[in-house]
Amino acid sequence: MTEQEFLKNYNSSDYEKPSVAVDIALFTIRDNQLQVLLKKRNTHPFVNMLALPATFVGMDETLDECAQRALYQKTGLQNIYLEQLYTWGEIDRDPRMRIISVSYYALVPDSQIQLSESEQEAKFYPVDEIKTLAFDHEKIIAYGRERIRNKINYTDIAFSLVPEEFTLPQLQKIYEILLNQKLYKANFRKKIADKIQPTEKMLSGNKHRPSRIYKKK
Amino acid sequence: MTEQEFLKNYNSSDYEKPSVAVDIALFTIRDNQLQVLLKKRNTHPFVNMLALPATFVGMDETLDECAQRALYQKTGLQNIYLEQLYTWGEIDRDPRMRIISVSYYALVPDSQIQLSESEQEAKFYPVDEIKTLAFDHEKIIAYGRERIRNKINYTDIAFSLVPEEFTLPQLQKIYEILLNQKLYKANFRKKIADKIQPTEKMLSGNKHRPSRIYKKK
DNA sequence: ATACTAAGTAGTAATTTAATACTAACTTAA
DNA sequence: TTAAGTTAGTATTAAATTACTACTTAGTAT
Repeated sequence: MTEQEFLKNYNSSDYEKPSVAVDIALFTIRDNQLQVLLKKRNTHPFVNMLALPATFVGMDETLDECAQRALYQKTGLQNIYLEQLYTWGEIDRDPRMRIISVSYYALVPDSQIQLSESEQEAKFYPVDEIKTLAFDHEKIIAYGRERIRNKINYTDIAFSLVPEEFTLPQLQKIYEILLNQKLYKANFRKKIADKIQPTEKMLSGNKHRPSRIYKKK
Repeated sequence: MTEQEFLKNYNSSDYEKPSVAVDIALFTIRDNQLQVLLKKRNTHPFVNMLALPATFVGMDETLDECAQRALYQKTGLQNIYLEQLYTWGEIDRDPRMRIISVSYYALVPDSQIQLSESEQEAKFYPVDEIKTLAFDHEKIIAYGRERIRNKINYTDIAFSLVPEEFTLPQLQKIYEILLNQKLYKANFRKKIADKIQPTEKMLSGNKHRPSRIYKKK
């Protein structure tokens, strides 16, 4: 049998298949807290409960494309940090049917968020104050938070949570919130020194010495 | 509409679905090299090329269960370190049809490997010597290797690659191979001191001073 | 016995992290 | 207009970790 013949005879609908969905945990830091985007469900199952934005995977899109599409449709956001997290395959995680969920997490600076009218239902909630969510979405958020906490030490993902121009106290605060610990100012600055470049601008207006504004190198 | 009614009316076969498979990268360290289990394919597509062990996900098993089953069926191994790696969703990664692959990686001590007759076709190949593989399996292996390299620094996964009883030179060699760098003996020992416990046994037979045998604490 | 080899330990220099304290530059209120 | 309050930013030092060298130890081989 040649490869041609083989492929022609292959019938992919011979076996029952699970559905595949993408769930997205969009994180930001607002009011000095890690927050995540949630929306109240208006259909069964878990009607009226908060859930992560989600969508089914189309046959004509990759998983990354699907995640980007979902994020864009639900928030209007494009070109923000987006990374696959974990794939959840418990049999009864959705009471309708077998759904395998590929979860993603995304990071966006608070300043960049502009939810339009139609997206008003979706809101950010402080991760620490979240109680029960639909499906296994609490686990997804916890897993995402853990991933961020690990990756912040050996990648630049923290910069995805500040605007293009930022001060060092702002950046340090991001690290402190994600790591959940206080850092030493001088040491922090030494550590990130090679990743940033100063601008001529200063941020004043507070009742204390203004801080210099930096950009990512 | 109540939840009961909703679920009854819900028809999950309304939409076309991708297939979902699990691919497994089983790593070991043999001959001072990181090696991975591969098997020559005997069907289309990619016939006669080397590929990772894989299986389709059954409707009655979770992803983790599926991975465990695949591993057991292909190698007879049970109760070894197994962790989900990444889910691959390129549209044309399989020419037969849309297949989403949830990849796992597993770690086993070389000493524990006993491939039976029927599994003879599957063999370990040094990761550094692998050329072209079927599907996107090279990417999976590279991703797995990277995950291990990161996780070895903040978890105990290295112990999954040595037998229950091991010497410190053996353990250090595992770290050096995975990190691809030489480590300092004294420092290494300080670092892992709280994770190990000495036994009374020594490993001799080499033409030099014998080394003490340790266990994981 | 002596040489050879890797195991294991000691010690020290260099670097990083922990901690404290200071000076600088703004706002506010006396 | 001056002093107090506040945070920005720098300096300094102690403690801990990592980098590196060198030694002692306990086997095997000749």
